[in-house]
Amino acid sequence: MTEAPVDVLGDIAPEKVRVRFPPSPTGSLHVGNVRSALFNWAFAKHFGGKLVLRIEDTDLARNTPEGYASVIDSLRWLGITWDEGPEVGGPFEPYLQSERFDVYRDVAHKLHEGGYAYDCYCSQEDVDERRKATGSESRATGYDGYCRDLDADQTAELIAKGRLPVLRFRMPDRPIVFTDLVRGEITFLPENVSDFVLVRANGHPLYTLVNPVDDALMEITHVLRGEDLLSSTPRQIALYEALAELGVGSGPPRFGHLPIVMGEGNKRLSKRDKGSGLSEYIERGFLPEGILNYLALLGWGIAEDRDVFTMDEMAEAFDIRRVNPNPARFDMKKCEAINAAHMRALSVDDLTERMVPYLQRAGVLGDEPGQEQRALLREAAPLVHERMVTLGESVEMLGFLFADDSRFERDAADAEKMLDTEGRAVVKAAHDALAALETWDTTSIETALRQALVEDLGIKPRNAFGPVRVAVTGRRISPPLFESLELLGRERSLARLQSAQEA
RNA sequence: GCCCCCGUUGUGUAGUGGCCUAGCACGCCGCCCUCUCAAGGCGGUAGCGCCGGUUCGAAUCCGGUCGGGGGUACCA
Repeated sequence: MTEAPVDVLGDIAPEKVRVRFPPSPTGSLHVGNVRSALFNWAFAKHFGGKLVLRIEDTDLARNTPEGYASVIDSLRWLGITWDEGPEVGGPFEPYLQSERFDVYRDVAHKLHEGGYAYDCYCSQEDVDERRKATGSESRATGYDGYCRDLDADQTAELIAKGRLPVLRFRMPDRPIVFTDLVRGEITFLPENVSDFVLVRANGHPLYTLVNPVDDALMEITHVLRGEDLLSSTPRQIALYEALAELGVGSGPPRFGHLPIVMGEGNKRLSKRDKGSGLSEYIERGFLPEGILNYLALLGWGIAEDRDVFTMDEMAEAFDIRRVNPNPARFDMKKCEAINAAHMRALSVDDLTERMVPYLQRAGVLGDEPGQEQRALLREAAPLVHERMVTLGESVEMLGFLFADDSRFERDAADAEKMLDTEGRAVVKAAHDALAALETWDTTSIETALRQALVEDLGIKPRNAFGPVRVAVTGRRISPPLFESLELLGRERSLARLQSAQEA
């Protein structure tokens, strides 16, 4: 990647920077969308500019009511805030495209009047047939310009056939060259960019019209989006220019095309792939700062020797020119590692609060945990703090502490393995040693157990504490044993050591 | 097919002609610590797609080639 010093701002004052995130509400956010939202957010924040949220819901057939709520909720969960848009308003309302059809109708009319666009009566079949007839099917795809200069008679004839026209943009006959903020100079030759449809025959405006029009009207200065939109950029630039000549907006914004996010292997992470939807990460208990940090790493880095950082640090350091143009593969392992690092960075109080909803959903805690339960959780939190990759893991780690005795269950496989005859004997010895204890705290518990099992019975620590662990926590993997016993309390601990012998 | 983008270990990246016997992180392997699992410490594995050129010298510049990705809609 060579880069002549690309001018990111030009004569735009930093605080005048305006970027946008324009999701279409067709479902829940995809990690690719999130990454795109994040980079726009960081870009705006870096310069002290504005991030506009605009909902692209012109395709009525594909919108879902949940889609909208999901976009808003997801962004809020992530902590990606927008300065203008739905819910917060702004000077360019409305920010839902479905409420802006009159704007588009007006602009489409101007484009038509000004000769920048024309009525096209061709059906898809017409276009295909003509392409075949030309023989050279390897030549430019797309529209051949048949209706560009229809005379009155031809038009009348087509109308007589019952054809309804679409509005098609007239591409200028010259190369479109622009400097991509991520990739440098890119050139498209006119023979490779054909005229395209702006408005459907039924009068509905398309993304091709609506997206640039709103960017122009909303005074967007920089468009940072996925690489999948790269090849539509020349068409949009031509449109922006036509719009500017009509007094709509002031010409094309600057573009930066972010590498797409790929899944395993060599295919784009698509909506169907597991691991592609943000909701999966929320359910598993990823931290917003963790998933965001990881996504930032897909194409960008804060420093050579550092990859864990906060979003504020990212905004501070973000430079679109330092974004790597290579497509990046999503690596769940690394994502988990980054999230775990953020988990460890949480304060114990913060961690405690964040675990609550996950414990509630799993039924470990009730809807309204009492003081006692909250206090217990707060005390247990340090024990599991650095053992968890996601908040969701708190359920398995801490379930035993909150289960009342009637609901306490041991993992069948673990119990079978550790609570055999020998294991039960160890548990009995542990029970007896602890039952005799006067003081119930971690140190006393540890001393007593080591004496009874390791010293007296001569069992290796590893083998001695295994059965006790399963007896008390129900699993072979648990928080530290002695601390767990203290938190569980004398009565419940002894009861479990008792019941384990009967199992 | 055509257009556009991209090409450093398994993954994400650092690297802008000599500091590179290619650095960092995740992963993986081993060791240490250790009541399990983690965390932490130490060590290891593995890479400049290929071919030509320019140059005293190339991961870095140029050309070609191969490979991958995206786009080719009256979806967004």
